[in-house]
Amino acid sequence: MEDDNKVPTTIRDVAAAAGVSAGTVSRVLNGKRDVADELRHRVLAAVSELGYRPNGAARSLRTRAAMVLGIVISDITNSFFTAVVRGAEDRAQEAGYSIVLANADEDLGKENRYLEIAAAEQMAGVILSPASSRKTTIDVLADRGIPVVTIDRHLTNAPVDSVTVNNHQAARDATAHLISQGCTRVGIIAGPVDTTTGASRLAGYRAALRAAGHDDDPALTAFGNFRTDGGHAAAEQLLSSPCPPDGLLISNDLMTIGGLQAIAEAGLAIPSDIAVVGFDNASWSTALRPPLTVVTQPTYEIGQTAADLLLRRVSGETFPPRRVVLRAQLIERASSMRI
Amino acid sequence: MEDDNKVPTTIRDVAAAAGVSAGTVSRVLNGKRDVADELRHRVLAAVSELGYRPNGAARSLRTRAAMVLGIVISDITNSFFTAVVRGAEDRAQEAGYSIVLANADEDLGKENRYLEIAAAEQMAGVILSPASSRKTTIDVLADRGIPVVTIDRHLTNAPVDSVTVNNHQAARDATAHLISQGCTRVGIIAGPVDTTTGASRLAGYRAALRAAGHDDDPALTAFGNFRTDGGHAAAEQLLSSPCPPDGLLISNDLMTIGGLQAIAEAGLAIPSDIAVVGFDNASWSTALRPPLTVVTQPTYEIGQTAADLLLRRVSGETFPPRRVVLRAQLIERASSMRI
DNA sequence: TTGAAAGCGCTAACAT
DNA sequence: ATGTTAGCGCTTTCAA
Repeated sequence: MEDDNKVPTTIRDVAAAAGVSAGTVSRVLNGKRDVADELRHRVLAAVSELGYRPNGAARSLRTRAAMVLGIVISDITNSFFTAVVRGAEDRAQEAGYSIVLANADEDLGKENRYLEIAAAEQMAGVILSPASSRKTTIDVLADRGIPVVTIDRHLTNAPVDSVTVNNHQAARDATAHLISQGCTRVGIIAGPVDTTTGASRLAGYRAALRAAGHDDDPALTAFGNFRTDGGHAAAEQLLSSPCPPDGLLISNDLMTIGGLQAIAEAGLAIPSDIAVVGFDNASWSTALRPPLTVVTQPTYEIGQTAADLLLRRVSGETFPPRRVVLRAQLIERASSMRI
Repeated sequence: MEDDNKVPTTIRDVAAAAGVSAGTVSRVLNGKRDVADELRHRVLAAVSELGYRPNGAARSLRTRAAMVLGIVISDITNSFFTAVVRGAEDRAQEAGYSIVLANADEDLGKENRYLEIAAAEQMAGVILSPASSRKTTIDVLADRGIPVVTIDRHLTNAPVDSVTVNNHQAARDATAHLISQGCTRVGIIAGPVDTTTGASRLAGYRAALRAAGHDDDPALTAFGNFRTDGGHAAAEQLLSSPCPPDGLLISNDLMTIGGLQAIAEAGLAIPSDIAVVGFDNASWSTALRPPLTVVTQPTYEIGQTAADLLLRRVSGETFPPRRVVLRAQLIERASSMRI
């Protein structure tokens, strides 16, 4: 019944079974019209009869591009990125492309490795959240004409499409909100400055401070690595200052977890001792007590937009590098409400 | 300087540049000894000179297997799975394999689609967390001789390796813990019963109830889809019962978020009104107030073990299907401590 | 409209 | 030890 077939059926098997040539089978399968209905049906019948699946490697070898889009994200445990993936997936599927992910882990070496794999596997295009804003690593794709769209962050020196949010404005709004709630010493746990995201959130924070006439006390800024442990360490540093913050902006969700941890360990109450605003509207934000005020990003839309742009490039469209900036928004919840 | 090269260099280019044959280049690149040092150096020089990268499609076509392992997970937003991926990645890299992920989204159709892609792309092996314990969908891999290891859940009818945890025991322990804390009506938000995970956590819960002489009140069991919304709905259902639970076991982390949400909306206090134990030691577990008692799983180790098993199969080893069961453990925190 | 044939870039079997 | 050759399975001219 079930044959122990380790030798997959090829297009020639199908051709033989349908009594046509391999070329005709290929034409049918690729939706080229100019095939007689009669033959088309015989082919389709043979395909399902034999359970034929085209060999992706052979097809890629021939067409020089797999029907696959790669997404290289910088941290798979970060819910922001995983949410983005959803949006990109849906769009890609509509266009007949599949998506594979790779986790670069905020590590330039791994990122580079995955980009090389994307090149070697001849993926049609790549969505990337670069670990650093430096350009170097995407050359391997550019050299092969594989289009890239960056998300969340952009590459300062490379003319590639990007989809980001207005981080500066959002951080500014969030900081202003904390000030309006009566915080007089607003601190920030910033992300790595060599990511555009980290840098512009910090800049937005500073802008708000200046606008409110606060002076920028270096003791109120600490840097983390966008990960939980980094957030914890940064918060500890801020809280141990002789004159600790009474309001805190944390630059991403993972660091927020670490930061909240440190605040709890210090025995501080939120928001009375310290008001907190986080980035990324993680699913657990509302499960916290008090619920967390956050800057939310349109993650699904970011993914969709990135996939759109990429698919247009993939299909050969050319246009000047596009920098799409979507809108991040403050959601006020109890963790920052002091009045 | 930078040439606008859309035509990647091939092995023949390298061969020509090094003054050797393509075969020799191949031998050098694949670490076959039996190549004179002299030639080897010339080849290596030419490779880096030309920036040559082998074409993965061509190699896969020829060798009938890509140096790529696939991981098809059932929900990319679930931190349990993303943590597992880390373990698998590290192991795979050591062995020279790359890992690509796909998100099946607890959807049998998507899962099937990705398995077909894995087959079409001739991945060397696949790690899968099946959406259902039914077998059907992996045939496409088995037919091509591509080994599969399941994680978190196993396939009831397929003889494939699996790496799971002792869910039954863990759920039993967790339930017993709630009972020992004075809960007299312990409820459960169970996962889908057609996943082995969902089924055995429910069974463990019931076993603990029986052991304690509690009767199994159907009003204390609600089912969710392993996702946030499902957890929310299930909790609402339980809490609206005329005689609601005073202790609750929730079968995974995403549903826990929804459940906590519903509990908060109902104005109930944890643990005094209702004690809560969740599954999966998500990073935010300790950021909650009160911190969440959880059943933690050795996620990294699960990933490592699965990759180990898979790599052994990939390299041709044969052995009877192995079912590795690792140990899940209760971590007692304040959310369940009533005495 | 269809078939035949060439060839994508690589590896492996066969010569030498 | 190295070069030569023959495909892997597919798509795409080119003829007919």
